[in-house]
Amino acid sequence: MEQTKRRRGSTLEEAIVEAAWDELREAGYAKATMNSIARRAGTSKHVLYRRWKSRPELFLAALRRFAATVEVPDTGDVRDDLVALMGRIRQVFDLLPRDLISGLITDTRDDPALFDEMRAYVMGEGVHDVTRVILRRAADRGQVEPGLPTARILRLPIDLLRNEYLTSCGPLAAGAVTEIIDDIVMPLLRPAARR
Amino acid sequence: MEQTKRRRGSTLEEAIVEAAWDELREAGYAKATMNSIARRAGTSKHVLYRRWKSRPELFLAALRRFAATVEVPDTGDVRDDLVALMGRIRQVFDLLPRDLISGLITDTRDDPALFDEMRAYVMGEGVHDVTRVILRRAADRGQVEPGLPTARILRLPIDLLRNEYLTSCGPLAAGAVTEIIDDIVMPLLRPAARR
DNA sequence: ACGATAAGGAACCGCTGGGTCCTTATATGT
DNA sequence: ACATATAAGGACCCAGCGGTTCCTTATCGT
Repeated sequence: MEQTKRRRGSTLEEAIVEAAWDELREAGYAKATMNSIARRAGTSKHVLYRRWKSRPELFLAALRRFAATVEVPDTGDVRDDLVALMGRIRQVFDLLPRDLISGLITDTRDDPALFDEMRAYVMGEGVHDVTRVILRRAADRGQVEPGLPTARILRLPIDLLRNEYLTSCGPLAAGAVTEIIDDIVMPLLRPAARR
Repeated sequence: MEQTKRRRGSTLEEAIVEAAWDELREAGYAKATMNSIARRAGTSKHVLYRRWKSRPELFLAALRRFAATVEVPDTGDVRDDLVALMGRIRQVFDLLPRDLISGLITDTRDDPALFDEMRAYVMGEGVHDVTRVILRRAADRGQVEPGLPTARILRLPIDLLRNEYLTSCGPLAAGAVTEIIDDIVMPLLRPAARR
């Protein structure tokens, strides 16, 4: 009854973002509503809309908060580095509700600024940097040709993995990561390799 | 006033599907509502729901009706065949509202049967057959190694093009198709080509 | 000519994202 | 210590959504 404790500011904000994330994980993107999030956070929609302009904006905040910081693998071999990186991203994707990515794409389409923000988290812009480091190291080792490959090839691993999540229904096939790396990415990294 | 003409059966059904398609093109996936489609078709939601269980189901019917039949290009060269095929698919994609694909993915997720049907149209299952013919011909010509590449490589062109539509905002970059073919697909088709 | 079928149309349901308004608890400046 | 600005809580409202129900009436097969 006497709920005399009233949270404010960043304390409240963090509680809301956490509630949004939990609701997202438990109910999925489609069913995580502003009402359900407010209820879970023990507050009201009013407070939510004071901080975020719209539903997808709140979800982006929740996603940003839990976006994994991917460290750079360093096994000594390009292929193994890439497999490790992709395996890590796979873990992150496995924590996301299956309709999160497509839902965010749909709901941020009409706001270019929001769409860009979405891309930064969902399209793995941070991951590109990691990939670059891996490839530079490989070039230093002489495993691949010196110089970075095209932007498209850099994006390729994560693009293909995300594609897998968007277009498949159940959990990811076991060999998906190694298939993508071994059958597609690796052959492109040694364009006319002498061996 | 005297709307004494009352359509029935397939006549009405085709009118509805066409209205759904028009509404989809003009308003986009998110804003094409059952109400607006019924209104445009000059009928009521009642009639829509008698034929299709849900909104995405109606959209799939509309998409099926207008799914382009892709003929097999035959230029005499693998690369040109693939560029022609992809260019054609690009044209089809350009006719679709930008949020159609992601919207359908989101809304069919919880019904595996529907999700599969969606994949057949959206993921270009018919296109895989065309790609297979192109590659078989190329093998016969000796342009690529005999035998079909892995399923993943077969899917690769259309997967990458669709990915482009899902993850970009404005119209597609001019060189997207040729980049995908020349930088990624083609190098994979001549695994250790003797030249 | 008639009876089954189904179209038209309206009302209804629970819910959504989004917004308003008022009361009351809290943090802060003095 | 107290006054005041700020913002949380919460109730309520809104138009519109997907989906459903019900009733009237036009059409088709026989």
